[in-house]
Amino acid sequence: MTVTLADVAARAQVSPATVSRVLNGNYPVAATTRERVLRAVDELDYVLNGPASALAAATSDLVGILVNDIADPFFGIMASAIQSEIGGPGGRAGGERLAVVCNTGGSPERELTYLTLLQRQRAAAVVLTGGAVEDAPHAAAVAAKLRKLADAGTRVVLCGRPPAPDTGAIALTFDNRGGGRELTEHLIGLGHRRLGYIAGPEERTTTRHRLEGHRAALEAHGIAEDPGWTVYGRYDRQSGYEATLELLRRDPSLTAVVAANDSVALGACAALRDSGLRIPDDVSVAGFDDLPFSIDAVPSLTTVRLPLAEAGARAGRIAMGREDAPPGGIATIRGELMVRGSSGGPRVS
Amino acid sequence: MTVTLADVAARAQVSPATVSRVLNGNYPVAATTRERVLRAVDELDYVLNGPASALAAATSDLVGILVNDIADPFFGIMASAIQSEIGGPGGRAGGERLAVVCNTGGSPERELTYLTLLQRQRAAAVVLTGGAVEDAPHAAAVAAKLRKLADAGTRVVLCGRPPAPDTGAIALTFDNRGGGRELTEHLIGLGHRRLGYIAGPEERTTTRHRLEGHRAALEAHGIAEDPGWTVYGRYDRQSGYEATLELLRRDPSLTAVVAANDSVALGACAALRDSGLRIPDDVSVAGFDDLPFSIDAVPSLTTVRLPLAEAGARAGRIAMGREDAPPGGIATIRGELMVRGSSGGPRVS
DNA sequence: TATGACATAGAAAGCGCTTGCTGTGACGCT
DNA sequence: AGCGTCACAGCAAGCGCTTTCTATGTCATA
Repeated sequence: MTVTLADVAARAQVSPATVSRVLNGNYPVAATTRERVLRAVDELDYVLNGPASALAAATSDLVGILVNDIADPFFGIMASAIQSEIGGPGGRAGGERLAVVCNTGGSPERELTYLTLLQRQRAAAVVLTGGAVEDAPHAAAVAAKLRKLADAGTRVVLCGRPPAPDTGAIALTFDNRGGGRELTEHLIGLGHRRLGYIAGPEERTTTRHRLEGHRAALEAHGIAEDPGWTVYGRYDRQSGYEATLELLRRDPSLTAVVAANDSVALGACAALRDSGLRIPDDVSVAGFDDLPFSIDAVPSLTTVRLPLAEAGARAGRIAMGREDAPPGGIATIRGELMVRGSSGGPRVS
Repeated sequence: MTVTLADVAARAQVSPATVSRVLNGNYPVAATTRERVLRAVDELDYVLNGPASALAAATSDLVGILVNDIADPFFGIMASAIQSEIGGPGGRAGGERLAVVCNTGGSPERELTYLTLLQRQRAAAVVLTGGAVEDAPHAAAVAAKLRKLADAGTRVVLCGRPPAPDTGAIALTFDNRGGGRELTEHLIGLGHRRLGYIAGPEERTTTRHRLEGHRAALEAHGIAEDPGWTVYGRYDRQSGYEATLELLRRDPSLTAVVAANDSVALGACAALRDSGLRIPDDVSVAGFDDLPFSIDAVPSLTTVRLPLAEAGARAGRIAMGREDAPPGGIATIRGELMVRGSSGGPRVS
């Protein structure tokens, strides 16, 4: 039914071994023979059997990319950048690799299952993006899995995720703490003293780090934080909307709202507007990530730009072994404060 | 080095065949034996060799998803929905499948290469999302590839893409023409007579259909279109920004701008604002897709909502054989006009 | 002319799994 | 008691490719 290597070999009047070598180009084959083989491949419309090849060669051309939420541009942008580097069609030489983007939905179980699936496929590399879940048993399970993957020869890269010690994984970490701190210091500098914070899911490292940065800034400026000023939620718009209403209910005197990310900030803006408050005249708003739409908010969003595409591209190159790992296997990537229209001085109460 | 089926078999004191059957659950195995095998699997931390399994069984558990731009939520949302349905971790029963999301960047060559790669992996199913490129030779090449995939037993589903006749592919098509028409009729109904149109890339079916709908509406209302009222671009914000400036230069008397999608519309809004024009008082703006951020634009965007998640989910189910194909293998999915703040009556000139 | 050295091609042994076919006891039936 | 049935389990033959090792012809060198 389907065309096999042997068929091509027969047609080209050579042995299967020769066909394989022509296809892989890793062994000298006379030019005329190569021609003949390639013609046969073409005429028969032969397509290599991936599984068979992977089995025999004990390697595959699959690269896994784990993301928390593929529908979120934060991950989409990184995934896109990673994929553009791992080759595949359009990429540079070095064999075509297939990117497997896996959507974990932020669930640790799924993350593990996907890692197993990738291990099963003998993936050439795996890139894990975004914050990790802090639950200890799961973290340990993931770490064990990563170690196993690394042992099996799969290159493991973390992109936008804290390092996983003793796993052999290369980490490209975002400086969420520093960014969070800088952002809040900017607001404090404008004169704000009563700042609400809309955090992401509580057990996520990203959430914690950004919040820590925020609190560090408060502390550094002698601002005592009211526990009611922090609300946890999800990393989406709706969560930001609801959390903002809650924040307003708890303390209507807040003059600024710092959001866990831009989507949340957008929700916050909507909630503020719906509550009859002006931005930034009545309340300033700040986001995080600087996703493409953030500049189009009205007023445009003050936020911390994370070089997602650059980080993804670098992670991709490292995963492909085309770039050296950073010293110590860990690199911290800083964000850049983008001051825009959504932040201003506090209203005079 | 790595644990194989045989190792597990030895440990459980059964034959490899039995282990395989326990793992696949497709053959009666005595409960006690199964127990023993599972324990051995656990103790040895055995992970099935995917390629070997795929080779022997002549099927794989990979499902391909082709998207034009993974960083664009339009595709991210569909991909997410598809993936949630094709099983994988967290999905329902029926074996765990790995979703391979492939970023074509809208390039036909890449699309073809990815299809070949998926064919090579003997993918269980392939879902192609988004508009197709209209270049005849490429369309034919893609069609041929799809036919071959279908012949090889791979289920092929098109999601948000026009049907591909004679390929055996199931098509879930968006009614871009109808949506485009409805949108423009809404604007005409508000009194607009001079409407600019910012189209996507010229050779894309989505672009053509939406534009056709727009023109059909104009024609139905006896509005003669000025050729200068249409500008082609890309499906992104920047393109919308630039195109709007161009439109304004060509005809400052336009009272409405219809964009190819929401991102473009956002860029249009920014350009209008930067030109000192108010929305919708001076110029109305309309988008397409109703992505999550569209409601947060100020004013919120009038657009056509496409049920991306629903369509993706359905495509996923069909790909998995868990839902019947629509009659004739083709289903048209309609959009819903969302009238919001960015559209209003034209200014009185 | 003899002799390595080299370039190229083939034979064949797997890679680790699935599955059709072949036992083999245990049962229930006549 | 005799025999067909059935539920399990194992044997062994591949699945289609890669790769080691070996064979062969060709050159340049001694």
